[in-house]
Amino acid sequence: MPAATIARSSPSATALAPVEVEVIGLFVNAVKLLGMPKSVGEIYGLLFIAPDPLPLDALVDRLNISKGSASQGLKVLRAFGAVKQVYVAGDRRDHYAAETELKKLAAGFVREEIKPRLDSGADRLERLKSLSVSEDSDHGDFYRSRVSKLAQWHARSREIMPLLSTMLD
Amino acid sequence: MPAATIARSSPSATALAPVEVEVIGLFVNAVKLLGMPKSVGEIYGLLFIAPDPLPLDALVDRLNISKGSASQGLKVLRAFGAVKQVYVAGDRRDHYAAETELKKLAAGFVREEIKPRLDSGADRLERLKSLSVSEDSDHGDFYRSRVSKLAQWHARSREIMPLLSTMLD
DNA sequence: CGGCTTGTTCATTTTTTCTTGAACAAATTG
DNA sequence: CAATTTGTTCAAGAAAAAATGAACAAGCCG
Repeated sequence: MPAATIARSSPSATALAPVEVEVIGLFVNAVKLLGMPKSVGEIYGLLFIAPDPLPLDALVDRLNISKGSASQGLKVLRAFGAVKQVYVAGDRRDHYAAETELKKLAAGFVREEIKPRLDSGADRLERLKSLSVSEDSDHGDFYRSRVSKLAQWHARSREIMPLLSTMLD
Repeated sequence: MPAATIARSSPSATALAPVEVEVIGLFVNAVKLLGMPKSVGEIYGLLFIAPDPLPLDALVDRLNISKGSASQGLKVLRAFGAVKQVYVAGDRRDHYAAETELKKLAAGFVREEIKPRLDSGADRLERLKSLSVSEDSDHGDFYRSRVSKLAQWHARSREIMPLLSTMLD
């Protein structure tokens, strides 16, 4: 083991500038509201404020996160379409730039997070309908009214998604 | 250690009916998407499908959750206006019923979760603007363009909130 | 008042989620 | 093709979030 055991932000990393820190903090916050891990916010934040596309190493170095986190974070961001893969001549590494069209980001979120939930909700609703039609207890009618309310909500939610996209133009 | 260590759903509790289980499951799901604890979904779910207002004990018994969880869960739901306190004659206990107007639920969520975040985002944006105007590095112009994009996003988000309420009528 | 019921709070424990780091695969280069 | 670089995966550890349960407050009833 070498004499100096403490290795704060890795040797060659440039510390984050105040503007960067602030932007990253903002995205960490936002991303938490959306139920995603901090690291995803950090990565997107740094890319957002970076004038040029960055390779994975840069994220690891500058954010002080593990290669694993960076890789997984980018995976998520790619799935959302929140990040563009940019070719950089003479460099074997993948470089990433933030997608900054709000509409695209929202669409990605809807596609990856909301849509699947609504779909599984639809399944559940079907099951509920079956259960409730054959419910002949005292509360049968009440149950059916509740289930129909759920169906209403579900339909309304589906309607709203496309409207959101429209509004974000 | 006593002979029988396993004590499933407390003695006097009526087991959940299939319809109840299904509805609760649905809300647990929904509530997780909104970043809230499972217990909140369970409580709301049970209240939603309950023909009559329920007291805290009923939640504890039927959902098999602790009194603490039930109390805290109700606290959250009250804050959101997702639950109505109902007076029941001759019963000292507070009884709760689910608020089922989608619009009110959405309004509560916006008020409690989204609005505060947007407000704190506004503060952060102010700080960012200060930082970026006095940024005279090579990237000064780029930074400023990014910050102005953030301001755009922020403004747009604020605009959308009221529209959401309108749509949920 | 004194005991009982109802509900809240909060330190602790449990569970869940995130991060790490090391092993691996794949591609590239000399 | 061996060595190196780049990136992914996943088991294990760390951190964060949620649930528990016991202590406590506040009201009520006899």
